[in-house]
Amino acid sequence: MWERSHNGERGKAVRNIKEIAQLSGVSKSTVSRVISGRGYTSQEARDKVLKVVQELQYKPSAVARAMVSQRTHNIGILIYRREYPVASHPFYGKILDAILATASPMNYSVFVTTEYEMSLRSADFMLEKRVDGLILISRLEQNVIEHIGKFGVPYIMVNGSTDVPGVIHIVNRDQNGGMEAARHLSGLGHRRIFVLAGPQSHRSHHLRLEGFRTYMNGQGYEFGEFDITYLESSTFEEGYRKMADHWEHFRSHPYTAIFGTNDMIALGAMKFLMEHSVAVPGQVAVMGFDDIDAASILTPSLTSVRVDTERMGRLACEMLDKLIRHEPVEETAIELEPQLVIRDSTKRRGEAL
Amino acid sequence: MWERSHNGERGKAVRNIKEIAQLSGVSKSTVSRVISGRGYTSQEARDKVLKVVQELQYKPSAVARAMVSQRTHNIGILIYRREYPVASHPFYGKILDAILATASPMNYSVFVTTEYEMSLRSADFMLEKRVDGLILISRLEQNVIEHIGKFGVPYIMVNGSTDVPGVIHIVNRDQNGGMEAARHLSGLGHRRIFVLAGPQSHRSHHLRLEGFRTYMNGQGYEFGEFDITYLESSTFEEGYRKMADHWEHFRSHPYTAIFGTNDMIALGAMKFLMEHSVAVPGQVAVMGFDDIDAASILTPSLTSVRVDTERMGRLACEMLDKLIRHEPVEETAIELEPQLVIRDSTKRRGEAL
DNA sequence: CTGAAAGCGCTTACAG
DNA sequence: CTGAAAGCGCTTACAG
Repeated sequence: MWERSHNGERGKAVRNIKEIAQLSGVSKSTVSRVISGRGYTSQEARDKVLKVVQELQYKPSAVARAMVSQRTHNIGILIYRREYPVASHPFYGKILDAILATASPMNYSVFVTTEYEMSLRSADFMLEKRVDGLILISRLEQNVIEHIGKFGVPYIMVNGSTDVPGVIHIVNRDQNGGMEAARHLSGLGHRRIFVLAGPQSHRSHHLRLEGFRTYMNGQGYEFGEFDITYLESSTFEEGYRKMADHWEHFRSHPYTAIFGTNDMIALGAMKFLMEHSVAVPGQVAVMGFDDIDAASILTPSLTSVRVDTERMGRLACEMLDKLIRHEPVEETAIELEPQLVIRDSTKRRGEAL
Repeated sequence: MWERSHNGERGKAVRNIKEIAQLSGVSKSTVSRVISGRGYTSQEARDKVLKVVQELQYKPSAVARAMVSQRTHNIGILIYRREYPVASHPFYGKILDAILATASPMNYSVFVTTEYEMSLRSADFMLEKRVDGLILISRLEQNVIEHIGKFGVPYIMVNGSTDVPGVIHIVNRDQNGGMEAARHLSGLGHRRIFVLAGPQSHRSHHLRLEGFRTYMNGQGYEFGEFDITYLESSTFEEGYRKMADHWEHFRSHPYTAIFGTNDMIALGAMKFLMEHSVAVPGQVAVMGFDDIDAASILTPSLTSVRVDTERMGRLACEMLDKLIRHEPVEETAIELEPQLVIRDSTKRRGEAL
């Protein structure tokens, strides 16, 4: 049986401090001091202990350490989504990467979990695991936050907000981004814009649309009109589908541009247009939001509004670390400025169909 | 100071079994039995304890449990890559998602870490954390494996292989996939194919090319010729760059198809072609390998060879769980069959430039 | 500078 | 069916 030969010697490999103490001829206390570097130890003791540690490849148990220090040096990331993908999600995956990249040098290990709507399962799991802190990604229901809040575990929300006051959160200034999008399109001369808006229960989609609307309305009628179509999800497929549903309407009106409240939506719509021989940006300009990787890979590349996911993840870690170490944190709401990224999909001025 | 009001009551929230015992008027042992459901307990005891547990929202410490059971119910994922992205990597991210989706219902929490070439830092970290098992993703150096092997912690390799014998690994049958690609292209009538091959030190790129070559050579000269260009990395940028470098050569030869040993490479090349007004697939057919999400989103959508990342991740979890529980595992090398996915980029027969 | 002892929060035989 | 005790692998005052 393969299993035997592979793991037959398991258990042998795991040493403990007592063994190290015996082998190096000192007490457990001394071994502990040598390894942690805390407290006084003689050069002689250090030499003996380190030699044994080296030889036996002894790795002190972080579990036991966590037990006494009441610190696990683990943090948990909770991503709220109804379904996978999570890690490979074009947007959340980026935030995740930024968190992983920042947490590691800070000596935190990170648990990645997803939570389905309304469920507290993963959250409770993390609580039982005694993580030092939690990073909550995306929208979440109030009850989840209140639940977590009860346990006194520090936590930070990323890319989501809540009505619960005082919760530290890091978000993109989506409203500004929406305004940027409107300014860009109308600046290019587009006067009739077709807007595909993701679920308005979602903070970001709501605010992006808000910003877009605000800018357009502020410009007055002569600067442009726009029609909004609401989508039930923010996926590529839904963007494609809704574009298909409104195809007759679309072609019978003088639209020259499309704005999707995220890139996936915009790409879905663009796919449909290209399949129906509508030139992008020749006949219709298309722009999205998020600036996911696919945006620059595509032909034509997609104009978008970049969200600084790298900074979101980094700040989340840094602030969480402060909370964990009981350092003061000045701000409770961090808002990052998005950035317009102009690419081919809006390059030339659109012409009516 | 915000920090105070937020975390001032920390510590209060974390109860322990002793408190629960006192409040419910039974011993710690009884509380333990009630909560774990192991051993005999009277209905009366159960009622009292559960009531207190409920009221105080008591969550038993997984750390303490791990201490006594010598099982953390945590597994670690080590992704070997020189740089980010990791989670958001179009291919590894999928494997990661599949692992997360499978691990959670099995009651494992998962640590996600990356390891840079040659370093043992993350691996040692996971070892100290006393994970129950490890999943190693991508190629890794022999020394890392030997190092991990010393500790008797069960582990499984995914999408990579090693010379170390007996290591359980789950891989795609890349050679077969390469043959499929060759068969598909030559079956469409392509007689002159330009191959962009990723780093040959990488198992998958090597085998994909091997398979492609094997099929083509087996067909004899009259069935087609191909030229191979080796890339230094397997990225979109490198695919684009190498296509640009060989542009003069390419256009002066009657190539009608391009095969990239992964999708990113193929997409990079395709981007260049489209920027230079080469119609895909009208003039040149393009195909890749992996079937990442972008492949189906693009216009034209990309023909590819699908790797069953979902199954890879799932099997990795299931087998690791068996190893952890000392159950026998039959196979030491799992090879998954890839699947040709035909899309628009090879739809019609290519014409020479 | 070093070691014995207590304790972190649980579980698990063992008596009763 | 229940409780006292020992122990998981460490760290941390406290004596010496």
